[in-house]
Amino acid sequence: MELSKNFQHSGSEQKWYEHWNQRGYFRSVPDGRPPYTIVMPPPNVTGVLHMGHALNNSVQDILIRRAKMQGFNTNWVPGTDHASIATEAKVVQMLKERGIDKKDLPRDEFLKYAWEWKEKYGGIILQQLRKLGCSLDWDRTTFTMDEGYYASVIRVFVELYNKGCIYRGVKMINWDPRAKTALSDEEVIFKQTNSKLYYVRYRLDTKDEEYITIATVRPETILGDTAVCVHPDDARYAHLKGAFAFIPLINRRVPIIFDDYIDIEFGTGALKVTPAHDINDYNLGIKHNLPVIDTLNDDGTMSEAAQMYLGQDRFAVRKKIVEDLRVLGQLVKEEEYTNQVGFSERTDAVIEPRLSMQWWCNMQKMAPPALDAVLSDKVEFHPAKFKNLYRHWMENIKDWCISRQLWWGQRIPAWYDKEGTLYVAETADKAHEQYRTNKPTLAATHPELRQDEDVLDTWFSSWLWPMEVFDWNKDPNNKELKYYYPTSTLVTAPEIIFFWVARMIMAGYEFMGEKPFDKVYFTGIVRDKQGRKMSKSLGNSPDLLQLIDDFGADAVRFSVMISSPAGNDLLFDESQLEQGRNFCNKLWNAMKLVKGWEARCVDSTEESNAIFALEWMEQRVAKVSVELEDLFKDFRLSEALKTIYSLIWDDFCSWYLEWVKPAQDQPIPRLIWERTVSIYERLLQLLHPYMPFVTEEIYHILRERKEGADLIVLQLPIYEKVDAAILKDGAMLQELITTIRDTRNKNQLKPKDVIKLWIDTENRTFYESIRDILSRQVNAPEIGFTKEAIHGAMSLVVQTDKLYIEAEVVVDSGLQKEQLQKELDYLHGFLLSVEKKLGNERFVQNAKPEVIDNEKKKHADAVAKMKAIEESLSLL
RNA sequence: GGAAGCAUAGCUCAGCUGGUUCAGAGCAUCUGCCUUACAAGCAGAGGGUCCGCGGUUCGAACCCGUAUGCUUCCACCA
Repeated sequence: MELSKNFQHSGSEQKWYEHWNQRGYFRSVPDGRPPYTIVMPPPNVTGVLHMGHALNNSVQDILIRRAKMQGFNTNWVPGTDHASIATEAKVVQMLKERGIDKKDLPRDEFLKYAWEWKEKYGGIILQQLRKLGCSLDWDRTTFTMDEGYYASVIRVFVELYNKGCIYRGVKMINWDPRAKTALSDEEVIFKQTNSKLYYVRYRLDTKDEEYITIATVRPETILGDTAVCVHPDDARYAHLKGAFAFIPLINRRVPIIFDDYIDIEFGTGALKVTPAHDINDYNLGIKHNLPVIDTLNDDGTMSEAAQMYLGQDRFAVRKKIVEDLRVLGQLVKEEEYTNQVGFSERTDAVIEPRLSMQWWCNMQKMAPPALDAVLSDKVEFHPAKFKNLYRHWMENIKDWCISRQLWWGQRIPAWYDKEGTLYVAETADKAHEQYRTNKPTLAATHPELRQDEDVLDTWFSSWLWPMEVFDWNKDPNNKELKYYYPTSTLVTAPEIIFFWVARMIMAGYEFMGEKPFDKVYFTGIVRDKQGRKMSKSLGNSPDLLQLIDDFGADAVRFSVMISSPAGNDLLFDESQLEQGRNFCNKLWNAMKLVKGWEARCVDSTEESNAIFALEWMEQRVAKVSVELEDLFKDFRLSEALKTIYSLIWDDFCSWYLEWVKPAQDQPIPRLIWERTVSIYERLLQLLHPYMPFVTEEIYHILRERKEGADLIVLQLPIYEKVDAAILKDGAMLQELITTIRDTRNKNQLKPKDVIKLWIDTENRTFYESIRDILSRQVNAPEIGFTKEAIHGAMSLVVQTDKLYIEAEVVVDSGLQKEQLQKELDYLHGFLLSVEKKLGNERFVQNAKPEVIDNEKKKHADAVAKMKAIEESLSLL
């Protein structure tokens, strides 16, 4: 078989993905094995794959693939979220491009278009996840508006309503004038904004012409003012008790009220009160019994109640009103001012606080068990620092505004009769039934009920995700739900800890009586090289599919994983992609080397140093395998990858393969070859969760495999003990090689220049076991043992052994001397510090015995080594 | 305004229970190599006041306090 120069990812990826899928490795059905379950955070149905998804899903795939190798029945459930606002916005946009205005469409027709849109574009992101190699159980793909899912959301609504948690009420809400809907507090993003603070004087209703000046950043709301408020202790305004002021332009007469809510220091100490458009003003309004004048339409233009600027946008009006006030001489001044302004998370429109009738969900009863679960680690948070955040939110939980003035979503199952009486039921029929029982006479003459127009917040469906993907609604005791729930690990971004994570935990306890997952792993935020968050508007988010094409999915996965320490942000840099691609090539070339030896295998029982190399490498694998256990337990996936990377590149390729490599055209004992391949398979297995394609490809080239013998399902062995002695010997060998090579370099010996090596050691057996390796690695065909110093040779000391290098070059004894002296000086200082420590009575009394033993050993080692160096030095 | 986190090599970061297995990795830099798997590579090397100050301790990158700088979350005084 002709093997290409480098690993070719493009053909390999599709081939293996299809193979795995066809073999059913992604499919899970309950059986006798323990389950390992992850429900994928469903991306928006409008979404396309970006770096955040790549990180998030790589992590999940790694956990799933590793669990599969550990004997778990793994189940990773894919799906998409209907994303009510985002999707509706896209559909509205699409209709607009076709010349259709949503206003002109009846609801059902709009929904027809929306479903069309969903069918056409909704699966894109799931297709893209296949390219990344995600081992998802596609048969389980769920959409939050699937029929069954829809029904479960409705059922939950009705249940909570009947428990008294859900109610309808008029409150101040966050209004998105672009999407024309209410939003929950979580959907509002406050950004620091450069605004202007306008000082406007209002004429007082007094005999003499007197004014009171207020300060505002939203002068357009003046038209909705129903009072001016000052602090009761403010001497400047004490004389205004019982006074009135006139709203500029419209001359509405409003009272001056007094309340200690006012900050005397701010502005002029006088506040205009607009109960319809500010939460604090609203509260003042309630306290002081002020009228509420809503001056805005739902699209952010001025309403009739404003009396002026009808139908004009609030920001246009802001400019105009400032001009008009200036003309009237009522604008005192304006100054630059930075404040926090709320924006809609989805549409980026500036939010208007607005008084509105909405549906609310009271969370008071659901919060305590969910809070306790996290604080007591029944649900583990990784990293744990997010527990604080969660706790703070849970302890101050507010009622959740769950209604949205949209069409795309689960429609609120509430019906009204002619008199406005409310019937909440899972179906229209059931609502009618209630109606007829409740009001038989009215029902006889006016049988129709009108359904509430609103739909539910998207998150009111997502919070059921871990239960409903296993058909909770159909049968809460079904086999699948019992087997897979609670799920094992949730992998998600900290940004949605409140939106989603907290609510899933609450829903889990409320409806299942059980947590939805054992562990939550929060990934970091993906940033660019400059540390900026990746975003569409900045255009700094690379095209992931292009990257996969260019570098390969394995390289992309490598690059996002190598730089994302647990819970920290990920700085994405193209150089990491190159590193990942190079790693694939390294693996590929190592395979070519090993594969090339196959034809040179001979059955030989001859003992060689290769045995040492083998045993050392096998123990390195064992040691790292044990380390990986701990790293995975703590979700230190980045560190685990680095560990595997180094095991393969450094230990296996740079050391081991060079140690066992047969001389040119020489045979290799079959035993060595077989065990080398086995080691390589083990390495591929450790790496496979991170880089599934290249590892599976190489696994199949290394050896002929039986049907179904695929790396993806190869079970990990359990290593119980590690032979520390051979690891120590291996490290010694490495140190010998490096030190000798360094000496060669410093003495301008070319790689081809042959040396003769003399060794003065107490441990000759060790050297016998590595002699051939050492000989080849430092190009010393002759190695001899000595108890005498070799004159005219380069002299060096490794551990406590003295080495002499004879070569055909003029030895620079000055350099030798200098180097040995430097080492001696260092050891001298070191020895002093150790002696000082050991001579310190309090140290000897307080330190742990093993620490003291260690110090004593260091002392002895240093003394021995110094002796060796001094001897060598004395010869120069 | 409240809270949390971070500060270690030129860059990005590891460093778990305080103890020369503690000052490390990758990238970048320098030197030498077209060595028969790999120049997308190999063999070496240099590089740090562990942010400043104080404290605890026999001993501090690590624990405590404090100053500075940065980041994030929550709140929203117009």
